[in-house]
Amino acid sequence: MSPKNSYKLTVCPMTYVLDILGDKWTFLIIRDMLFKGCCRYQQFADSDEGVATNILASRLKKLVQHGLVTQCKDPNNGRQKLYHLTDKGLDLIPSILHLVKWSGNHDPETCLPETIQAYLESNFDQAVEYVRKEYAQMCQGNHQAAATVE
Amino acid sequence: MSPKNSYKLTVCPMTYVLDILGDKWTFLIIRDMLFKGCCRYQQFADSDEGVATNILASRLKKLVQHGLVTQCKDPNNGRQKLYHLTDKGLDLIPSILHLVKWSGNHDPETCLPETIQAYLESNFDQAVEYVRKEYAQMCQGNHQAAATVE
DNA sequence: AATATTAACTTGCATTTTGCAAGCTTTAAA
DNA sequence: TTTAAAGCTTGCAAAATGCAAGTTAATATT
Repeated sequence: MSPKNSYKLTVCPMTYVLDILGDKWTFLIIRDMLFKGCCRYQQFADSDEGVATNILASRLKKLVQHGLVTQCKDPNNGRQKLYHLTDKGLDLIPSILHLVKWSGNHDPETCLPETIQAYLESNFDQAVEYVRKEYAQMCQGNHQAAATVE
Repeated sequence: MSPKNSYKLTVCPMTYVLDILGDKWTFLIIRDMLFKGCCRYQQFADSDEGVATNILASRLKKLVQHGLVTQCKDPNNGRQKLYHLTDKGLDLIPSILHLVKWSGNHDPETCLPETIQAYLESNFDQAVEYVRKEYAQMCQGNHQAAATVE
């Protein structure tokens, strides 16, 4: 296709993503899942930024409704629930890593280590794959104990 | 560096970007600049999504304060102002194109043409460069008439 | 030179969303 | 059988948003 067409992106393509992610907290929830391994309500609630519990509940609900996140019972502990990213949610990794990279480049007080910055700069696609795989392993871990018990 | 470290991204790197972009309208303003060539207040105000004028004013101000956008007088028309993306703002192109791509992949009612979707899928970096160059040309155009007149 | 018009905001006010604290419900441990 | 933990829900004050109307400064018109 001619590159000319690639410039004809207009209105629609962003309204969908912004209806879902167009606020601070939704993004932070997904980041906490990916990078901090959060998968329980209380873990999100204890996050550094301090989400209000009602906002947290409504955002998790929205993410589940839109298919970015699934909710299931923790097989190890019936009074806990586990939240995990679906493939749809995982497909946001590149966007999020680019935003992290941008912050690293432009935030005068960034706390992103230079090694990671350099890694994102030179091996972006590899970083995406790495995060994806680490997350998959982590999710397995969340269910493994139960399997061992049975 | 070891990939292990790349997983240690924690809290900070996203709070900066989300403090600036953590709302629907800011993103849409930048998108309108990049893809629809908007550079005047009224053009943003007339945008399909319908920003309230006070919100628009506050968001443009914020973008200028954070250095993503510059404001200058239109050399052709002294009662108009021109808003343009800085390098810092342009560095968001990859993030935005990934979000567009995500929308194209996951919005059941997407209006993103398949050709563009495919282009983003196979030539992402090229698409980023293309958008960047088109934008630079367009900005030149905004000032050119004045140069011709003088 | 005086008046009208255009573009970019600003302001006031009603509505909506957020944030905080407290309470409720279900599950499991003691 | 009571106690506690985890995941929410509810009520209310504070902040952000959206809409309509007004203000200001730079042209264009008469």
